[in-house]
Amino acid sequence: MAKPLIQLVKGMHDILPADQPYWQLILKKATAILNDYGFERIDTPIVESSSLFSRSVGETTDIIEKEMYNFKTRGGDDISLRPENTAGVVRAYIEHGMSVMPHPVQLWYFGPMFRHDNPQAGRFRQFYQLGIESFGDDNAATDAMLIFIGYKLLESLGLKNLAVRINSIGDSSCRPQYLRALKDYYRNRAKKVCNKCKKRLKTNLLRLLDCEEQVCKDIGKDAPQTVDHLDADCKSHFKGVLEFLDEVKIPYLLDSRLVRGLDYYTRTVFEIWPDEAVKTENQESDQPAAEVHSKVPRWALCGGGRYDKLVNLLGGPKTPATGWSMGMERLIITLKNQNVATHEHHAQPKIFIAQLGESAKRKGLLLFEEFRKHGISARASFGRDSIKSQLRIAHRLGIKYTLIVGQKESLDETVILREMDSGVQETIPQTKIVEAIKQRLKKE
RNA sequence: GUGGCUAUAGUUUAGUGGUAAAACUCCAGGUUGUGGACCUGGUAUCGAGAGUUCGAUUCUCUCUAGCCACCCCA
Repeated sequence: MAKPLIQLVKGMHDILPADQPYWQLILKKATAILNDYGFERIDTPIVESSSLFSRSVGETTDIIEKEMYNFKTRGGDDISLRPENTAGVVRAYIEHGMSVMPHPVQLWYFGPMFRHDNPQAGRFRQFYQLGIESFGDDNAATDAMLIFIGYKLLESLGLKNLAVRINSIGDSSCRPQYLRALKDYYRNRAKKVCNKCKKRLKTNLLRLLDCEEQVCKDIGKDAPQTVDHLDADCKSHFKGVLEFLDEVKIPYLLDSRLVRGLDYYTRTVFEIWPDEAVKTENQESDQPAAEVHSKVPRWALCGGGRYDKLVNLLGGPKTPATGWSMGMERLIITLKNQNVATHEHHAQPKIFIAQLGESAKRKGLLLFEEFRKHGISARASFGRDSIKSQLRIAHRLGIKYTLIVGQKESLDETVILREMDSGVQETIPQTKIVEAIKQRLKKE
């Protein structure tokens, strides 16, 4: 067979049957948990106006500046493939007047997102996110509850030792002051930081905090922390979130360097990591890092936070909100790394219908449907004509009973019932075959 | 977007300047209507295109994709 000349577009991937059990497992657990917590599913389009994303995610973020799939329609509209889905859900919330519904309005979504980034393991240009959003509740308990739900969902999938990293980045009333303090701090240290950070000083101050260079880490050790510059409201809110987390026994790690790359976040930001990754990051630098790193996923499974200004920013009423999203592909890789079993094997087909000759083939087709009506899943291979190869297939499928319909049986209106393990055969009238099989299956 | 490594049957891997090997898988067959073992055979325009050459899968270039690092993120 010639190799197809067309291969996958860069960064795209197929989800093959072998992987489907993981997807099903995640969706099944998520649906159950989210339903229990009162979240309802929403599906928004993959395509939205480009301005929706630039206004929400932020004009100067990497996602918008470098990673958006945007293009012009024939009609001249500027549209984009969604790089994330909070913006779309907020748009829908506003557009369908959900602000008049009883609050909180709790929604969840699942679907493909698109970012024109360079692909690597666990990073695709089309990738799936499962996420939740809660509108209309600014209480710290809500932040904690969402984190709790994310944590429990991951835990229910069989993941062990998850680590929540959490921080508060304040809001528009206290963040400017913080940024000023940060700038002051770095002013007389600007020459010492790495070259990349020199750029960041001008473009993206917050990002200085999570630079991986050792010099920058050292310098950043004493840098002002967001938490210390929160105003009274933000501070008590953050304190509240942590207290709730303590209460429900979710372990967390205060991470003053966690800032996240989307502009719309206010106050609480958090990520949930598989524990090995966090450990690796926190280890002292005297170990052969390269080797450890190569085996360990180094990304968050779940990330999110509060975004109290976004609904209003996009033209809706002032509505506090919070949410998170999970990367499905990364989650599945982690599940595989941790050897989580899916337990979602296919129902084993019970019977195989083998036929010989045209008229028998027609009979076989009818039998197939007859069994299906009775809830019995059958297999057949109508493309194979020799009894030999059909039995071979039946055997390979691990089937217990094979029904053989040949010329003779077709005329006699009978069927040979062969029990595969013993090889014992019996001829049974076609009218009674379903009943005969049913009885045998019942005995098991 | 930048840099490094890689690209041979469905899969995992050999190998060579004269059109390719193995294992597993898959398909067919091993006579007259019966599986599992075993045996035989089949399946690769050696990622795509161009160049050098008498001749390239093997050398060179371009492209594409994958992996990794940077960057960023889910």
